[in-house]
Amino acid sequence: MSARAKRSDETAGGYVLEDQVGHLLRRAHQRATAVFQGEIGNGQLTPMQWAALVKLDDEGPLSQNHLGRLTAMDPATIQGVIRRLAKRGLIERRPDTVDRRRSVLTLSPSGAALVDALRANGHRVSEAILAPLGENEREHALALLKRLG
Amino acid sequence: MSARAKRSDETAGGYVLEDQVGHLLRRAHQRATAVFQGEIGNGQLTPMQWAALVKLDDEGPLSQNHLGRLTAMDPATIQGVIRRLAKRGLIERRPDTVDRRRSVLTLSPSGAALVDALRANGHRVSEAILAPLGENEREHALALLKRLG
DNA sequence: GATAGATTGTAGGTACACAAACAATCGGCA
DNA sequence: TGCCGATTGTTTGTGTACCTACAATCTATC
Repeated sequence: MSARAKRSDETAGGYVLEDQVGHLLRRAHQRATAVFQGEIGNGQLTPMQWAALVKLDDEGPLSQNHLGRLTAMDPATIQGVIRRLAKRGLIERRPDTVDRRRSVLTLSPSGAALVDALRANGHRVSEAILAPLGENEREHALALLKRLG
Repeated sequence: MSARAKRSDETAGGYVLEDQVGHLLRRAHQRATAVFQGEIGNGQLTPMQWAALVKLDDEGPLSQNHLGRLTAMDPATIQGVIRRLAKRGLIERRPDTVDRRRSVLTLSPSGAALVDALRANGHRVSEAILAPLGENEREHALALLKRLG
């Protein structure tokens, strides 16, 4: 079937970009990060940086790769995130006394203070992202997304 | 409230990273692109490159920014996608005779052939991404995602 | 027609995201 | 004890993704 033929019957069972899950997920994710930028501390943090800081606050000291697994970032990605956070003094790295491959990550005092100050904003971000949905639909949407992830 | 206090009551209305829409959208999107890599032509194309090629096939010749809007990429992003596709000979660029700011994009013969050959794979990718959901849930999930995007 | 405002494409900079390859180190098992 | 496989963290390379700024060009209005 030629490209030109396809243009005429694309509505009849064809492959329409706007109806593909991948495309919809990408657009929803785009909007989610845009909302985040606007709501969390005036763009001081990216979503990934926020995720790393929150997890470190919740779980306590962790190795870099371990933190990466908890936040769904691969080793190469978490490395850059941590490097930038450490350069800004929000995270501290200490060599692990037991396992000399690892360095242990902890929040610095200013990092911990920042997480405390912005937790509430985190809730507001999630609400703003879900704003297009009604109360009942939100739980359902979260449940479906968990199964897609 | 201190970081340490939060760790104890995080289950009671706290901010849990794994339950935030943004995080779930990111993870679902990650999985979607991973499925795409595996199913579409052995990693010859990225999801964005595929989106650009399909749209160009469906809509016919378009300017770069226009194609970007149809595929939800900003001008700086679509620029790089087009540059790489043109370098591989899948897309051709001709100056617009009417508006000298624009260049008109078209699929090359090999680009059109590639789209034709991979359309069916596109359907398979979407099905694989939606595989964790039952038949009834898929339509619902797509509808919810459209409203979140 | 001149000119202010919008649009098109490009460029530089920062930040994910992942594959592949690597050195250092650890752990289990012969 | 000695070694093999796994893990930790880094680097390089490619590809999004968006911001800002910019020159060229179009359009609307005066």
